[in-house]
Parts: sequence; C-alpha cells; structure tokens
Amino acid sequence: MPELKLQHLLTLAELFSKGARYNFIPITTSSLGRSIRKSQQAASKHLLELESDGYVERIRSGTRVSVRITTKGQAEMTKIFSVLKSSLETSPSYVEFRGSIVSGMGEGAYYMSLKGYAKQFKSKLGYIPFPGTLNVKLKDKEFIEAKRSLEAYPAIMVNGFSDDRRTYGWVKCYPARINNKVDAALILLERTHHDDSVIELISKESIKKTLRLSAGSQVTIRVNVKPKSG
Amino acid sequence: MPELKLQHLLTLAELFSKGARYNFIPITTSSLGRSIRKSQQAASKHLLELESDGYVERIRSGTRVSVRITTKGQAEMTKIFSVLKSSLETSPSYVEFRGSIVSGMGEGAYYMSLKGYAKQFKSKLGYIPFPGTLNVKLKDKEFIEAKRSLEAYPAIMVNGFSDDRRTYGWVKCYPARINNKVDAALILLERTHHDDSVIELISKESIKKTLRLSAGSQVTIRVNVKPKSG
DNA sequence: ATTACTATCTCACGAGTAC
DNA sequence: TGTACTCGTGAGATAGTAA
Repeated sequence: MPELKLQHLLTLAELFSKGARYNFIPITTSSLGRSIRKSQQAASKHLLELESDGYVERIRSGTRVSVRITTKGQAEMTKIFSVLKSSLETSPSYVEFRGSIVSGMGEGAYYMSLKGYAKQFKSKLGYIPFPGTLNVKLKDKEFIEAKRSLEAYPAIMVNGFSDDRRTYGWVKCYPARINNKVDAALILLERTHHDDSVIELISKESIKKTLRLSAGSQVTIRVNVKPKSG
Repeated sequence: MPELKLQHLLTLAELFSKGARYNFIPITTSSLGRSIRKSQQAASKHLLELESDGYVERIRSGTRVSVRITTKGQAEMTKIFSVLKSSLETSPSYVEFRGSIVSGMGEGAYYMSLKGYAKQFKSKLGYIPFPGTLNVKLKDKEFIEAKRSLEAYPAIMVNGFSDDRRTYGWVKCYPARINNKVDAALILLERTHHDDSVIELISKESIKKTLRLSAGSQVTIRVNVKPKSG
C-alpha cells in the first residue's frame, strides 16, 4: 500500500541508480525522460510531483536542476521493494490437488508389484510400495491443469521394461504428502487406463488404512516443486 | 524496462503473495480489488489484461475464477524486482563536494594547533594535523546543501575547551578523500568565521603541497557516510 | 452472491511553445 | 541549449448494470 504513485516508481528508481540518495545529482529532464521511456515533459512533471510529495528535493541553478532523494523517498522505495520481495518469497513452492478417493480396480496394484518396477522403486524411492495404488478423482478443472503442469517439473524416473509377453511404460514419481500427514508418491504413467481427472499415488504402507479413507473421502495432495531461479 | 504495465504490478504482487505461482488459486475480483485498493471492475480488468498479455492463466468454473501466474509472469516480476534491487544497491554512500581553493587566512592554522584540539586530534584521528587548513569555496548551491545535510551523519567529535582567556567550540570531523588521492578530514566548527559556502579540511601532511594545489585550483572532496538501513 | 460489459470521468502523457 | 507551462488525446479508473 505505498503512497508513492506507481507512475513515479521508475523515475525514482532511476534517480537512485544515479546515486541521488546522498548527493544532489545534476540531471536534465530530457535524459531522465529517455531513461524512463517517457517524454521530457513527463520527466519534468514527475520531478515536480515527486518534489511536492516530499520524495525528492530539487535545487535550480539557473536552467539546470539537481535532485536528491529525501529520507521519505528512500523509505517509500524500500517499502515497495520489501512488498515485492515478500510477495515473491512468500509464494509457496508446491502444487496442490484436491479430490476424492475412487476405488482402485486392482490393476495398479498388479502393475506396480511387477519385479521390473518394484526393484526400481526400492532403489529410487527407498521402499517397495504397498501393493495397491490410491486413486483420486480430481474435483475441479484447475487440478487437472495442475496435473499437466506437473510434467514440467523434474521427477524421479522409473524406466519401462519388457518381459517375454509385453512391454511396460515408464513411471514418473513425484514425492507428495497426503492430507499433510502421510508421505507418498504421485505417479504419472506413460500408459494409463485412467482419464485425465484421476491421479494415482503409491506409498510404503496402505494409505487408506493409515488415514482411514474409503471411497468418496476427500483428500488433499501436495507435491513440492523447486522454484525456478530467475 | 519491464513490459509489464506498472498499473498491474501490485495486482501481480498480490497474486504472488496468495501463492498463485504454482497453483490455481480461487479469487474474487472484489477481494482482489480491495487488496490493491482499486475497484472490483479495475481488478477484473487487470486480470483480463494480465491474461491476454500472458502473465496469468485463468480458469472459470461457473461464476468463480481461479488464477495462476505463468512462467512469463514470474520472470517479469523477478525482473522488476531486480531492477529495483540494483537501483537501491547502486546508491553510493558518500557525499561529494566540488569547489576551488581559497587562501586560508592563517586563522584555521592557529586554532587547530591549540593544544586543547591537537591532543584530541591525535587520539581520535590518529594524527596531529598539518598546521594550516585547506579552505574550499563551494561552487554551487547543491554543495552548500550537501554541507548542511552532512550534519545529520555521525562524526568524530572533538570537544571544545577553555583556557584562561576564552572558550573554544567543538569540531566535528568527517573522514574525507580529496581528489580521490589524499585522505583528510572535513571539519565543521561550532564557531566559524566563514560563510556557508566554504568548507575546511585538515590532513596529516600539507594537502596543497601533496596535490600541488594553489588558490583557484578545483578540488573534489568525498565524504563516506553510512547508508541508513530501512 | 459473482464477472464483466458500457458509459463516463479523471489524469498521465506528449505536442507545441514561452522563457 | 535548458525547464515547465497549456492543451488535446487517450489510457485507466469508477458507476451502473446485465447475465
């Protein structure tokens, strides 16, 4: 909630970067206008308004003007800066899903317990999953979108394999937490029998049992992602 | 030089702080309007424009809207943030003076060599000053202003004293550098015979000699100050 | 209750220009 | 050269309102 007019922000920033905090720095309104990508007139007006609002002091020597930022100006700038900083930092780095339990069809359990997968789970996740996946029907469009966006983030990759009957696709695992209580992994399958609105989870123990869940129960799944730098 | 319209900055910041980077977060335009201190209509327009500019994605479920910030939105925000950051950090922490040498009247030399001062200079500055002050006539209003503003910053305080004839005022010393070559101290006297437009400097050696200065020579004096936090 | 349209108003900006 | 006025234009805000 800064008092400073947003339109003046870049102007003040420009003055800061020219060192106007501790010295009166000589400046022409045309060069200032160029820096902030506005006209000379706009720059002139900005300076006058910043002055009358108490954010800068001006000294005229004939036609030339020197400008210094006041304590108030610095305070305001710092305030805006910290608002932005906390906005960016507060932003939590997880993707959340909400939905309800649907009864598994036993298929997931079968596939995930295949040796070709189980071995990799053991080495990559640190455990062999409880035989049976938790299927969650997503509640809303936004979570289906979220599921798609998950694919952009790095995952633990469990490779596909083949036996003498057929081949099995890869499985991407995203460490997740269910109802903020139980650790699990959200899995994305190369080949799935579900539609987009269902996600599957595996865990060391039976999630349903641990959380006393049954078909229709509402659950919240949180997957941590790494904030991108830059 | 951000592409993002300045008017949208607070709106985007607000979305960030609500966690809209990694999840679609449900939001009403009226509450958003309240947060950014604009009308509901303005908030609605902001969202529409942010969307068409590719900074956010929106999902409507009936009358409700959920919003998520795109990678582009995050990049833009981070950009603005770092522009402000570098503006604030660039700000150099010194006060600068420019002016020309005026011949001393010998008075400064006399006073500064008084035992009551010299002892304190020795202990507080680490040296007994060369007998004779450098007098600099400031060139412009802005430097006279700067001189006044100096008083707000902490100085090395040399106390006044009295002998049986009279009392002598305090002297504030600000470590300074002349022409970026010679270390000295700018001194402000409680009682001075100069007008506002002249500053005096003392140093270990003769500044005039070291820098080959004579009356009329232009000099630049830089006094470091501590940036104020906050 | 919502969102977002249309109309209206205000004010930021740039053009022209006085000094 | 400079700064900073007046004035016309349009972007951005709000009010009222439809869906």
